Amino acid sequence: MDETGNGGMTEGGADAAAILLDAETRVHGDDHRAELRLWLRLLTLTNLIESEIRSRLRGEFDVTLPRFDLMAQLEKAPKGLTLGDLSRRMMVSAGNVTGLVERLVQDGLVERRPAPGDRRSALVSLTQEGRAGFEAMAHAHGDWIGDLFADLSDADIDDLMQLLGRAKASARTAADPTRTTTSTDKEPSNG
Amino acid sequence: MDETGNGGMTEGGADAAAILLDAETRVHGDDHRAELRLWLRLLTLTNLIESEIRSRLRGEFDVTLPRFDLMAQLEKAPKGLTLGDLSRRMMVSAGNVTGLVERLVQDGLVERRPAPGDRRSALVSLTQEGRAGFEAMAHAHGDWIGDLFADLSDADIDDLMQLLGRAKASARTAADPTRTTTSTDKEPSNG
DNA sequence: CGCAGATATTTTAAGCTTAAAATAATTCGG
DNA sequence: CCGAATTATTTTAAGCTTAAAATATCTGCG
Repeated sequence: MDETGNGGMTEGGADAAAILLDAETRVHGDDHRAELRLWLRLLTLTNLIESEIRSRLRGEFDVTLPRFDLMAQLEKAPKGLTLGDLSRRMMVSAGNVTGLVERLVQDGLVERRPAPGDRRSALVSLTQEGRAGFEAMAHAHGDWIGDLFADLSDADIDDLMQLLGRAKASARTAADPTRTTTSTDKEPSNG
Repeated sequence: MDETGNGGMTEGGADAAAILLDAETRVHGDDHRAELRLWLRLLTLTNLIESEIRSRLRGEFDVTLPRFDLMAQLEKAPKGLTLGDLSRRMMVSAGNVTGLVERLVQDGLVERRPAPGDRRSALVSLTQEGRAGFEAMAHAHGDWIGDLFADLSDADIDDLMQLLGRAKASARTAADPTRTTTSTDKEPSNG
């Protein structure tokens, strides 16, 4: 649980010298400097873009990012979704969805009705106004993202997709050891 | 994701038909598909890591990410920082810092005292307990980040740093047109 | 049928976050 | 020295977020 982080694993049959060297580098040098810098940069970039998007959505459409995300889910499902569906697709808690839908209903952008056949559930869908509004927002949103990445070449984008995919796989493995290697790599709603 | 995923790219060189097709796809298809997918992937990865870190900080140290970030800033400035310093370095609002410091003081991890020479300001610094606690957290945090990126090669990390740097420059330009190209690229606190 | 366990949703308590308004203190030009 | 502008911080109002507890309903098994 402490220090070297290596639970005294001696397996692998290497000779004594190699083991000592390994122990030495761990003690003095394995502070994951490169990985920390990478994480910092990743976080900075994401925060930069996300707050720009938030700010523009607020300024030009008077809407928050979570509401935009929720509407994006509904737009893809014309027949409506239950709160549970939304919770799963947006990867947020159920209670969170309850509140978001509540406020969107008040704004007239979304409607709720009892789900046929299950009195516990409600089906949520975009209203006419919500659909029209989302249309405009989605268009602008696409443009903004295009602008924000405008200085990247097509090759840069491809490379990034590749490397981020690799990073995602690495993180998923580390975050949830029970996952079976290559499941269908879902991405959440977005912003 | 979905479908072909290829936004009608006509790469390769070409005859009139290809050019027309390209124009056609632009008119009807320039919806920044590739950039949107990149953004989605970036966001997914960041959220995945961030929520993993939050969860571990909460589970193992009973501390939130913002509090950890604030303490990290203080750790780097043994003489203490004003609330304004913290707000700038963490890139969050002043009101936000007021509340975070308040709660950290209650927990005994941080202390406030009037700033000498300016009665408007307060200096914030880590308590003994706060410093010791942060030490342990920072160590674990480094290990976690190392684990999460464990499957990336050194080359992958270098490439990512490079490409993310480029993306950051692009986003900054688009987000704030007044910026003069290459200023000192600050990264915020982190988690 | 009737109930135990699973599901769908809401409620609650706590904390994070921001923008904007309100306070308080400092600085600077006259 | 004085008052206007600036700077540091707090307060307020609103919304997002989660985990955990509480409700309500459904499903399947005996």
